[in-house]
Amino acid sequence: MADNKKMVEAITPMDEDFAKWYTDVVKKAELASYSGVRGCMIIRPYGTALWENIRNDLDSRFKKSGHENIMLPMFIPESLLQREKDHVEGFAPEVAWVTHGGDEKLPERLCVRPTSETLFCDHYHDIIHSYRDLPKLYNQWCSVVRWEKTTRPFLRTTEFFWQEGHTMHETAREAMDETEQMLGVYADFCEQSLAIPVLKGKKTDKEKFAGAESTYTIEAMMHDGKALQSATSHYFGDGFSRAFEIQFTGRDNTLQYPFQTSWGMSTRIIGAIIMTHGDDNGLVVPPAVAPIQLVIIPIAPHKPGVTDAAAALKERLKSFVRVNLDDSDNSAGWKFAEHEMKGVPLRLELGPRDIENNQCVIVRRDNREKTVVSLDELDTKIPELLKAVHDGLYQKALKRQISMTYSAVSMDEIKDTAESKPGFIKAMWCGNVECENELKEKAGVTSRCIPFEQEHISDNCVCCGKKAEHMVVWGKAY
RNA sequence: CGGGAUGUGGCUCAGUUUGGUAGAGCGCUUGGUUUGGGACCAAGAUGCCGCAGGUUCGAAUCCUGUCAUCCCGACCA
Repeated sequence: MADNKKMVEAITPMDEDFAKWYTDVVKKAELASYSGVRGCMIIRPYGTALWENIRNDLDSRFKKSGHENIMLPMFIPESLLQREKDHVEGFAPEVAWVTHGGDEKLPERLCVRPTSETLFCDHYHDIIHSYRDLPKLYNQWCSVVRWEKTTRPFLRTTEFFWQEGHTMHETAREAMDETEQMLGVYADFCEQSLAIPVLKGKKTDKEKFAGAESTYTIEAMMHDGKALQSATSHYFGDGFSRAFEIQFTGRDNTLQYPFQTSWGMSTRIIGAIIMTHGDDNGLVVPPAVAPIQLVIIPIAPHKPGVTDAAAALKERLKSFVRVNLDDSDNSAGWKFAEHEMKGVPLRLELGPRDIENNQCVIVRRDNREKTVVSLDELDTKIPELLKAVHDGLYQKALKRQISMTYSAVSMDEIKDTAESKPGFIKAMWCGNVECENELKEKAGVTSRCIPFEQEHISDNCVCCGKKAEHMVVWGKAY
């Protein structure tokens, strides 16, 4: 395409500067803009609409598995945060303390919640007394604050929006099942709704959540080969229950501590969408969560009948597809580029020639394939094409992930691979944190997860050479 | 939190070295011609030069502080 270059001048090409490409897309797709507050962004209507669709989809999956929504305070008293030792140690450096206007008499400091385990536990202490009170399957949609040193839109912001599920169970088995079930919900959501293939696995002790007994994760590979932790699900055992003295009378009339889980997915997932599906023309939004699934662009709208036909078409389509009509004064070419930057999955062009022939042209965002479709067949063709875009995105992402996954059997090999080829590296590990640290220091990679689907790469730890316990996927992460 | 860079109409930037009436392109508004890959013509509007102090007859320009953003590290969802 002759004008291809001119068309994309607004967005820095990925190969030239990936970080700049990312922020260009965030801005040009009108997802977010910076605010006057350090590290905090304004999520603009288009970004908010995307988040709402993500939220509604996830929320209905949570409800289907029996969870209820709840809303807790955004402030945590200092004493409450400190109740569980590992937890407070993990979060202390990034906690935002609230300063009260010079009131010296306040009983204690408050912080803005960095996560709500402690608040939930405080509440569970009050409401859990009998095995009949269990399980408690709660979820909260809210924002939390973590005072991070450096921030990037969606990937790491000072305040971010998320959901946090917090559940309490009678037995360890049940809590463990819940932990795994919710990881599965996230993985399904990513694959079915976001067209993002993910790797399911367990975090090493070094990488696990502060206060958790074990942390499970889904890791997705971004366009540049770096990993993005897309959601986590934690099993707490009864650690917090003991710290918060949450006890119930069991079926055998003994006092017992309940077992706990928590799990979360945040607006960071929008960063995953951008960096998994986006290209040099901008964002590509997976159809299931796209605020606009199809945009109608009238060609030569001043010609008689075109505007009316486009408006009538929109009315007809809106019962089964999220459709927008761009009837602005901009030229057709401008509109093409605009909606491509915003990642609208399908574009429908309707011009005088089409109307004459009772047809239109539909263009896929993911591969730019044009299809001439009879206006009579739109009801079946549009859903088909949306599905085709979804499948196309998923397959492309999966192929990339496979082609950028390597394996290594020695320190030299893992080091060479990490330096020369961005991506995931499968290598065996003995289970010692010393080796994990050494790999980070020497090869610059961290453990992303111990995948559920284990493979045998070699017999011995890639670092120390002792007998290996697990295959670990290593890489660079966001 | 360390190292580097940058804040000037909505956006991208010039002007700062050597203090002296606030600039350009794009965008915006109005009118007209256009529209199948970011159209064109004409007229118009838009600025306490990031913010706060200081030096000076006079500050976008010099000094001090502060806030924000970007890049590279360390820390983290």
